[in-house]
Amino acid sequence: MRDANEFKKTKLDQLHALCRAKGLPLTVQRTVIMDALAARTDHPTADEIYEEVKPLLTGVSRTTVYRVLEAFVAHGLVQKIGSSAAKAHFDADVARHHHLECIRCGAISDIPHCEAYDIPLPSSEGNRHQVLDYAIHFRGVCARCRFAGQDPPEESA
Amino acid sequence: MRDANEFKKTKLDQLHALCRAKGLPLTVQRTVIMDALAARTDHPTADEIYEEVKPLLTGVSRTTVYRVLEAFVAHGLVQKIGSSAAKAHFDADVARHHHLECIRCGAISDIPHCEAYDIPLPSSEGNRHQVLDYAIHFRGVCARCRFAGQDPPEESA
DNA sequence: CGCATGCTTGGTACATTATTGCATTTGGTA
DNA sequence: TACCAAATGCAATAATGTACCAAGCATGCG
Repeated sequence: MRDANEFKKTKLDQLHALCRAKGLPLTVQRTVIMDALAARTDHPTADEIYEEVKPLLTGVSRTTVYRVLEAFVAHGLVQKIGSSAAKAHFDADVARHHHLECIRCGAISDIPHCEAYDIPLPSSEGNRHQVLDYAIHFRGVCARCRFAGQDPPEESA
Repeated sequence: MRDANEFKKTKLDQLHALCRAKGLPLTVQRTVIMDALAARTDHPTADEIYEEVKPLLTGVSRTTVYRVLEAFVAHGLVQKIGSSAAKAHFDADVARHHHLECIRCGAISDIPHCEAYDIPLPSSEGNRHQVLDYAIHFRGVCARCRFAGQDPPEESA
């Protein structure tokens, strides 16, 4: 289990370094939004982050949250995760790791790493697409939902 | 490579069987939408399907396309795929298989099956989440984009 | 074959999520 | 402190998805 405070500090440092390197202003908004995102182990949507930082950044606009998160993604500080619900989720952890999407509540949680998930990347040889990275998208029932109700029906292929 | 016509026929038969079994009306809309989706190897959004069936189903409403696709998903005839863009993509192939999302154009394409991608499903033992299935989400450059422009920069971990 | 029934459809309105344009403010630097 | 570039806030707009209800159609029965 990674240390939450250390991780957050690392991300804030990265943000700081990035702004320095590219001559971008290190605004309060960017700091607080990164802080909020890095503190979470779930993978919030832009609006969820907005709700979270609203009390901390009085008068912050939803647009800014969307824009800042997109900027983080563009600079590789944060990754955007797709889910079957039509919303973008954000993840401050850009290292290769895998996710579980709950079929009940739609929440996305991290799956602890396991060597069995290390698969070879398809090579770019030949004349096809080029693969750069991958993430495994598990589908199932999250711990919270599993113990909140009865077990789900067996998968019927 | 699966035979396109045969696959389409199978899906239409499945639709037919499902409606029979559940006493649901087999409407032209459902037939044409399934036909359109099963004919495609890419993974269109609801609106893309809507554009495609509009000429075939004069007067069809966007609502119906969304509703029918959701119904297919609910009955397990079709799966919904998430992408980092905030839109739902639909796939008539519900067997376990993997996808490539193009970082240039956002298109989602199938990745041919490979045994190396067969990973063990995390067991439900212990007191955690329960995993039912998985799909590998590859990230890279699709064949079309790769040969339309210069190669992408190397991944900087 | 024609009718009754229930589910589906079309259409509008609405909700949610995300993006754009522009005036103002702020962070960074000298 | 003052300047400048970039970010922010705000409002409007786009894109995507959902709810509601009257009208239509598929299915099954007489």
